[in-house]
Amino acid sequence: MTSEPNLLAVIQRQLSELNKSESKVAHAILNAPEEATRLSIASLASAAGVSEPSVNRFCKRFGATGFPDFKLQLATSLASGVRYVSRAVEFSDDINTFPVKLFNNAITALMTAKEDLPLKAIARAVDQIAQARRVYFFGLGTSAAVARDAEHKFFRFNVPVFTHEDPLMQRMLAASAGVGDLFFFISHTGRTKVLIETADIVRQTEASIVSLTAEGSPLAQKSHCCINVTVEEDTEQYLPMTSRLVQLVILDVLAAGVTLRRGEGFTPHLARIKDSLKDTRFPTS
Amino acid sequence: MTSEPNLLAVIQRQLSELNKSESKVAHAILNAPEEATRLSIASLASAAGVSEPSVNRFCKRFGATGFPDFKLQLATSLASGVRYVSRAVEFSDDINTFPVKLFNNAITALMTAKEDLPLKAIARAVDQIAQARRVYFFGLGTSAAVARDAEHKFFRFNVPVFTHEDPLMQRMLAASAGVGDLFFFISHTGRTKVLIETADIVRQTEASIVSLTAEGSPLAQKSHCCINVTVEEDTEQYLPMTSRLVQLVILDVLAAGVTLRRGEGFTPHLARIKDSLKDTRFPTS
DNA sequence: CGGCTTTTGTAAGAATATTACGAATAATGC
DNA sequence: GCATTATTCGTAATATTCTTACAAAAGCCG
Repeated sequence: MTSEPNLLAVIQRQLSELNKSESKVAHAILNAPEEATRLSIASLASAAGVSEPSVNRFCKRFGATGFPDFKLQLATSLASGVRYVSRAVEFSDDINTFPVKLFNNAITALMTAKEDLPLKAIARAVDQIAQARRVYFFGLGTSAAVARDAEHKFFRFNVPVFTHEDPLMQRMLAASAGVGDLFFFISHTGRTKVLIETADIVRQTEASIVSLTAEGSPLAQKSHCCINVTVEEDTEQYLPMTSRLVQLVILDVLAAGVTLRRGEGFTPHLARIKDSLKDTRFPTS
Repeated sequence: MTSEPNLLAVIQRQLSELNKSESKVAHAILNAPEEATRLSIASLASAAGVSEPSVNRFCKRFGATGFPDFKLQLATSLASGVRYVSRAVEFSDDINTFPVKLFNNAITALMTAKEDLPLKAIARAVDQIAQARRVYFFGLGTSAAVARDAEHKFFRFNVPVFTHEDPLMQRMLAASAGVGDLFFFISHTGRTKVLIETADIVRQTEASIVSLTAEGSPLAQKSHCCINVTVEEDTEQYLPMTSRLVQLVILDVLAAGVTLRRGEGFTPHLARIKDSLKDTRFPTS
């Protein structure tokens, strides 16, 4: 499965290097991609104003074995949700375009992350969490919200979980750590100074560090176990959006892992927690 | 574009109602879906141990106009990333299966939401946020983390933003609201009593209510503008996972909307905020 | 067991895609 | 500016793939 990012983008990019009839075909396809997947070679040829073999040659030029194969690839790359060649939101966008773009970005980020999950690290992290006496989730900025989310998930496992957004609190807790304590750091960049300083403090104790951050970053280097999330995101220009989504799903994965670890006997406990919320809600009509 | 969720799932579901040769074809396809998209009708027929017309009839039974059309649909639904028929994590799952399942669930949730975005409500919400004098993001439980995330996003727009997880604080702030205040409620169910009571309090003031919640829920009914997120999720049995992802992306959409609204002249302001963080990080090597 | 319906395969036919080849066009050299 | 060559393109034949019509087989009920 050669994961050519997006056939349409490839065509778009090579547009200038195509000869006359090939470029006619290219335009016909770019104008109505989804329709092209349904057309026969004859229909597409006439729509583009060229002959059938020209269409066939076009397909082969782009790596397909023939027209049917090309249609298949086209359909696949359309379905991947990454329809739009340009991913970034621009000021010319309107309500009909930018929401879809953002959703597509989020979807591709998750799909990319899915392809390359650090399963070993995840398994190890599940181990550590399942055995920990206490777990601290620390993040700053956007990652603080992720940490908060993690807290809401993990407290259900009978493990005392703590979150603090205040760096000073984080430091003090780090300093008073001991055996069985687990510090779970969340950071997109892995370069936030105060967070790394806190990690340094933890390293002087018997506690262990798991982090969800960028590969090879200073924070990653200080961790006993690091779950790498490599989401390429233009953080310089835009706000981090997709990376935190990936982080959240990874935390879901960890939570599920701990649940599985606890075994089926644990479900009643989870059910009890659920039930405790029942009276806080209006019943469904 | 009839968004049939997933062809494989449909086949799986109808498996028991198929006759002998149809079920042979079904199994052949379910065993090797991606290969089936590349096979000719003759190859698939022999792989399944049936005749070509049987395969053809099978295709028509599932809504395709013929075999090529079927292959197209199959390719499309495979590309959507939702390869696995069973969505729920089971106790028999191991590290190789459940992370992928969870990612797939997240991806489909976003894709489904994308298909049916309430653009009008989003546009209205952007209007309201852009004009508001103050914005309060209120949520409880998991949604509190989402609210926190929203706070981190929206403060950049020079609009005073507030989040509080404490229901009592939420009530008091609601009571002291006035013209130009905007209360943004986030709730998966839309049925949380304390949150709805707070909404009631807001309604007695001049402030307005925007909510991100389930369609038709009590909370939705009390809102001036409601962004419906219909994520079908078994909240009774599992923790809400996918719904909050959709909520987060919707908030990204709103943030992007406000940015576009502010116009290009606003980018320097955003850049300044970015820059302010520079010294908190270790430089990239 | 015999008539009925349903299911399935055979074989012919239609549609579709591919290849080979030659004509047209453009490019290069003199 | 003309001849030569290379590239591009379309026609037509061929091969492949799909669909349909029909009949045989299998299952069902009296």
